[in-house]
Amino acid sequence: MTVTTDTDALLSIGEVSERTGLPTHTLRFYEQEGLFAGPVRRNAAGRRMYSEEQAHWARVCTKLRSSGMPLPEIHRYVALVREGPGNEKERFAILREHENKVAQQVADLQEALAVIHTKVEIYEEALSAGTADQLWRDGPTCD
Amino acid sequence: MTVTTDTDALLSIGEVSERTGLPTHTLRFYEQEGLFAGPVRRNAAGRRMYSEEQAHWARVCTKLRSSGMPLPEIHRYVALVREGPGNEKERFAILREHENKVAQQVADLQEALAVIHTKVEIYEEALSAGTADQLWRDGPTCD
DNA sequence: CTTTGACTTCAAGTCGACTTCAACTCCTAG
DNA sequence: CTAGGAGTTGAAGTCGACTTGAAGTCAAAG
Repeated sequence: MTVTTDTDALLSIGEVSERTGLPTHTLRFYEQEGLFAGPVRRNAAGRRMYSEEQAHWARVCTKLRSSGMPLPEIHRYVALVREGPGNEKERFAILREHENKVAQQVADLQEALAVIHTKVEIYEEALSAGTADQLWRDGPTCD
Repeated sequence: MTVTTDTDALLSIGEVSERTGLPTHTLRFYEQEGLFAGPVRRNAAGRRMYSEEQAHWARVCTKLRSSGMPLPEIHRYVALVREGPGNEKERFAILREHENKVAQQVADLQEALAVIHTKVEIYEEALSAGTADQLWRDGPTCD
């Protein structure tokens, strides 16, 4: 539950960096790439001060990125947000499509995992049976 | 297509490419990077002829790669295989460690998926309730 | 007052894994 | 014989997403 926008404690770039795990350089880079819907405010000394919401969005961005959404597509989404109400369906489509892609990625990764695990098991068995040298006969037969 | 399915059923680079989904260029590149334990043989005309085993290994490579194993690490594994029997434990360690990494990747991806899905659900609800415009109040509150 | 450390800008460099290019050779079909 | 398609080589280019560098500003601590 988000509180009202009045008494928001603003966060320095270092604080946001700590919370998100993103290097400060990367936060500046993201801003430059237009990954924040609103402007990042500055204090009297010209330093960046992030709202809680912006910090949260940065955290979301780490998830979008780590799941393979390219920066331009995040930008596309943000651009729609910036435009204001009226394009929610488009925004939804971007998110849902990415969700599908990630689900596919998980499936692919699990398939790869199965292949790898098969090989691991073969080694486990051969090693405990002391027949590991037979894993090499006339080529990498080990599958 | 050259129909030589006689003796050891060697495969052309094009056939291996088709089976693995790897472009022929990439197969040559992998060979150059030392990703095959044995030599890739050549026919009279100097063209690559892969054994079934090599084709299979290439397929395994696609899984290792798609799960993020770097080429140098695949190379390290292959180098051990090339050395012959005696280092099975090391080979096993490489595989098992990668297996763990992939399991972690799956977990991370599922976490990201959860975050994304949460946002998707918020949009779904707001859209069906006709309150989508409220997703934008005074910032991207939508989480 | 000086140092420390976080911050600022803009520009250039890095990385892995291909991918593309250029310039061939070779085999088979028509 | 000629065209087409598959194959060969080494070198150079591409890509996204940072990352690093250079050169400076600012605020509080010792």
